[in-house]
Amino acid sequence: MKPFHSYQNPSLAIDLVVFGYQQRTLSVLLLNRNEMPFKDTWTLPGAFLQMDERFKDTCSRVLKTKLGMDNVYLEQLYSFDEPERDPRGRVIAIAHYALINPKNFAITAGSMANDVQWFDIHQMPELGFDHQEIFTQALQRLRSKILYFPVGFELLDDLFTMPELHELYECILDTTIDRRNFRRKILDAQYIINTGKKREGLQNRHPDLYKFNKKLPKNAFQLNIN
Amino acid sequence: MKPFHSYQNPSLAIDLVVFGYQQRTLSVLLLNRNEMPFKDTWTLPGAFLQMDERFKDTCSRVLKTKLGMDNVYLEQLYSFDEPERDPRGRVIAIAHYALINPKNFAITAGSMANDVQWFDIHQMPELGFDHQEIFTQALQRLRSKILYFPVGFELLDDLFTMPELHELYECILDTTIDRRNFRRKILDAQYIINTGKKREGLQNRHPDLYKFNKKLPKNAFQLNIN
DNA sequence: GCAAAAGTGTTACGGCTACACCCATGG
DNA sequence: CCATGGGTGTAGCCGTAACACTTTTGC
Repeated sequence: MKPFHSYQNPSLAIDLVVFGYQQRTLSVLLLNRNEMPFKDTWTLPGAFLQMDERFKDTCSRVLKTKLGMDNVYLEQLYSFDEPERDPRGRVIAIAHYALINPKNFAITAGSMANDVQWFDIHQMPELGFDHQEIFTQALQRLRSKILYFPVGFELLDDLFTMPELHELYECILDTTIDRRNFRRKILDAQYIINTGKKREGLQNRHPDLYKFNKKLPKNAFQLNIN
Repeated sequence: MKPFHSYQNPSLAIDLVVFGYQQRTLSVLLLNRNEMPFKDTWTLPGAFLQMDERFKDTCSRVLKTKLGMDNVYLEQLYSFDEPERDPRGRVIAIAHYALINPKNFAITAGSMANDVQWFDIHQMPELGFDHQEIFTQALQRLRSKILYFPVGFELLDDLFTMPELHELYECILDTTIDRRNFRRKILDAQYIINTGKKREGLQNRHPDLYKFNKKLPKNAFQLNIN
């Protein structure tokens, strides 16, 4: 058998589109690079794959060491192969996206305050590398997936109200959805379970608190928007 | 700047799920390996990515040199990172699938007759590496994509009849679809254009010949099956 | 003129959209 | 008791599934 790894191989980078939801806004976590290339430019967080790592391991390493996050919803997105996408040389990027609840991870304080930051998806800066394209694909994927699969609960607290879930969907899909029709569809799909508890301390009627139904039924769920 | 490619990187393989449609059967092209590992075992065709190649270049190279095919519909599928997936060492596979019309490429004759062969997707042999998983995902992707996107025309001749298209869909989705409802949906979606010509030489009524509408309208097409 | 298959039309049901109404809470 | 927002119900429309009928061809 040939000396297998003596060939020259491209480097393998894992790039991460980390989505967070807070203050009724869908945001993405960006990192301001402090070295060349693209020094002082906002980019997606990422790292090179080590020989003993699976993709998810690299993702976890980035999330843990650079962002202090743990136990995160991850999905592989797409791989990017443009030869000139990295000026340092040939780098293949395996893009993933993550969904997290920012409340669980305080990014805003600490030593990284300056170079790690949430950006409203409507107010993104210019990104280095081909990260704009990666981000666009990630958002597209999230938007289409949420129409037929119970993704999105990872962005909320364990307990959430129907209006909160409703607003999340509107925010991600960037549209308005009829409150009552949304409720019925979500309930029919049995994605969520009413806990009987109520959210207290609001000005008006206290809405029911729901939790995600982990044993999700395979009822076809299809959310149609106008 | 660091010596960038001095790190050890995994090898990058491109694996191909080549779908073909013939004799009312959806088939996959498999290759009988003539070297270790998995010698004399059926596998998906593939090759290692060269430093100057994009994914599609590698795909084309495999399709051209190993299979004599050219100008083929290709789509990136998913990347597989299991560290033990290749006994020779760490190999990441970027899987793609291709749709071709076998009529355009005579595989059955020639020097490769013995080690390249079409297999009915219902009668597949055991596959080497993790290729069974890759194949399964490819089939799944094809099946879900055909429900909302005009993929599949690549499997047919340039001119085809409505019953032929109908049968292709039934074959890919492995179900029955009402002939008349199918026709209406496809026509409404404007995926195809009636050429006015007819298929001659049949026993019964001569069906109209259609061609694929290349400037596909973005009407949402959704084929629902029971 | 008969069998087989392709083209065309229709009806009736179900699901969704687009609504209105009632209920709970704080001030 | 009023404003605000959350919970519940419903009517009417539209799309489509499930059909029947007519037309064309070969023998």
